[in-house]
Amino acid sequence: MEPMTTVSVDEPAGQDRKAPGRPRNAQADQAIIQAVFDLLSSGQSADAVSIEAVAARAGVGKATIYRRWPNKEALLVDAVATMKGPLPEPVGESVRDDLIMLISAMRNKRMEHYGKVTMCLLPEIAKSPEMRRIYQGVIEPRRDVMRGVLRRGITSGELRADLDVELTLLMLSGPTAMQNMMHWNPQVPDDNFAERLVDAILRGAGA
Amino acid sequence: MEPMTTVSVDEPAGQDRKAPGRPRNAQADQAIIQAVFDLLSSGQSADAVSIEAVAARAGVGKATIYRRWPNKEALLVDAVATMKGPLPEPVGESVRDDLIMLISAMRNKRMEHYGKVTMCLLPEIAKSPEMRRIYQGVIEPRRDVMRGVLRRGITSGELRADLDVELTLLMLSGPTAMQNMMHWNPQVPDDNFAERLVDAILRGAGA
DNA sequence: ACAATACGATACGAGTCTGTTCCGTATCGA
DNA sequence: TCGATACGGAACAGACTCGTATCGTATTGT
Repeated sequence: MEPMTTVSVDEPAGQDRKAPGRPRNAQADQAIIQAVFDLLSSGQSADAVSIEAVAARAGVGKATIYRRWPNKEALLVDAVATMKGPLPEPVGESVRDDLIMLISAMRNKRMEHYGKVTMCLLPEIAKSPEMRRIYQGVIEPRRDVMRGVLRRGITSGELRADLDVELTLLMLSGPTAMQNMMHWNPQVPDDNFAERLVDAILRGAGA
Repeated sequence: MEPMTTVSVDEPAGQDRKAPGRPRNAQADQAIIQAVFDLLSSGQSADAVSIEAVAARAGVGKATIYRRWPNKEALLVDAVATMKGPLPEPVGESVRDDLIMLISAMRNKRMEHYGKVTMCLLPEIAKSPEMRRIYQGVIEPRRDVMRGVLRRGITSGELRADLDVELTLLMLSGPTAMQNMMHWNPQVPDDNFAERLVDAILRGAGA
């Protein structure tokens, strides 16, 4: 907030910071974040994930965590932010293939793990505006990619001209998210899920 | 762990139980359950809902709660069980109308309140098998009703003969649940949601 | 009147969690 | 070698929660 009156040692672009003393163990950062994911995906609610448990799971001391994050919320926020992987890029040949690829990208091994994590984080997301902002930052770019595919399909004539793009986005991501997070309908098999969902949406249920 | 000498909660057919002493305040039971819902829907995770907070919110003493439920989990289980309202019954004239009615039934004022509650309960449902069993008991009968409507539509010819019923159930309830719980896609308006979703599924997105 | 029970309020013990502080040790630059 | 910092481990105070117990009071049947 207020500027430092003492000699501020704001790090310049140069990475070769003075850094006297022992440098931090970069491995510890990864281990701590990974421990958060492990605990969350093993059925603990976000509230139930204690710093002590994270430290024990990561094999570090509590002080090592508090040296990096000021409190538990900051740690959780950072963990959510790292869920953001590389953006998938549609090929652009066929709308059907692009949609199948995008849905599949939500269901690879990494995301399968994140599904349970996300479910346990939902109360946090509902409660903390900061957390909601971070989470939106993960979701919205991906939704934008899919939105572009649908718009392109409309102009190319592959999709109905009067298609409701936003509703279709919901029809694609909603069932996918519910299955990822909680196997909402256990009767729907995982095999070829993306292909079957996209085809069902494209063709419709009417006779 | 002495046996309860007091009146068991579920009264047998004979209502005029002996009941010496002051009778229980039936209003308190409702107030306690309602307090649980209020706290859950105001962004508290299930773990964060403390008995003391429930007592304060309901305007009762802690002892009044522990006189009715043995522990916190039993209270939450009972709260989830009371989310089960009357089963909606399809009219049976048109599949489209029945589906719209069923989706709308998930989105009335009571369910809108329950959406946030359910989201905050998801970690509990994921963790506790008992809670999951109760929750399934609420969901499954409703899914069965919708399943019946779809099957009838196939035999009547209103729906494609090769329709994947389970996938279609997921396509109906998945987007609805995501919108109810967290307004997953804020761009999709609430007005006529059920009608627009059902029509989109029936007609399909293809040109 | 009297026993029996429920009520709201409060206090309590046992346990857990957060966030801080110290320890002895390990690892860096100078 | 020396100062500075990080490390894992442990202890700690303060706060919170659960579940029980105990107040004084209110409300019932007998």
